[in-house]
Amino acid sequence: MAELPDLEVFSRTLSRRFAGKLLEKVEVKVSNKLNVTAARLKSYLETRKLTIVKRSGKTLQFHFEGERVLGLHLMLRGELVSLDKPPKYPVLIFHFKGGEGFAVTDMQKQATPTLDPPPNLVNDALDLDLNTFKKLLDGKKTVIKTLLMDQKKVRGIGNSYGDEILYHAGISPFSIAGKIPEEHIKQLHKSIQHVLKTAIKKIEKENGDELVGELRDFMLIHSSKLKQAPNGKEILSGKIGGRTTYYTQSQELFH
DNA sequence: GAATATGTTTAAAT
DNA sequence: CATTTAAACATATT
Repeated sequence: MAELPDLEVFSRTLSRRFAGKLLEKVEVKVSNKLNVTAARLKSYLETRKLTIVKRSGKTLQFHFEGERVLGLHLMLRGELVSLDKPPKYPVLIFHFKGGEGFAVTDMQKQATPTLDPPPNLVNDALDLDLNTFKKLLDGKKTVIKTLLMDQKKVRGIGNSYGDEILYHAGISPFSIAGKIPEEHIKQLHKSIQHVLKTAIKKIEKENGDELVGELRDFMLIHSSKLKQAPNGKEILSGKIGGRTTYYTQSQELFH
């Protein structure tokens, strides 16, 4: 789950609901991906106040008072849920003073909490200027969608939004990155910002204060249920990097 | 019951 | 050696 827009909304919702609260207890149910022992995590974070939750790429960063940070990557199937009922497949359970809390769950046990994550210097998709983006594509022989999803080049874009962005930009996902003309790179850069920001707004509006999973109702292209794009073109599907890619003939192929 | 879905790491193949 | 591709992870849904 969880690409950049979902995580951005999670970070805002979590900040709204839990920032300023004291973390009384954190239960570590799955510790195999944690970079420190459960005991260390507990002693490090418990009885600390959560100051803010930020997003960086596809990770969340829980900031606690005293410069303590817990990074969290939800990977494929990780979720954040409220504690109205006992969570299924819990990884971490946060209990705040006053009784409220939330849990990180993952049936696949791949969600990765990291205490004091090292800084990541790769540009976030929403913090990427045009020139940097141009340089990223320059001379590259890889397929554009692969490059967009490469977290070592740009952080935050996954399989679903990759398709949505390329559809919006009118560029075929199979285009060779280095062969895309300047004008179209500009458009693609705009589309990245537009698609992600629009998605954030929609998800935020839809979710309100609830911690709910990804919202994909507004996907224009990336869905196995859709047959037709908004522009009336038939939606085609193929594989890029082992993942299903949805696109239309109206998207220009550069190679 | 087989195929599919999701991101990342690691191993294997080109 | 660089780059690309596939497998693995565990389970729910189609």
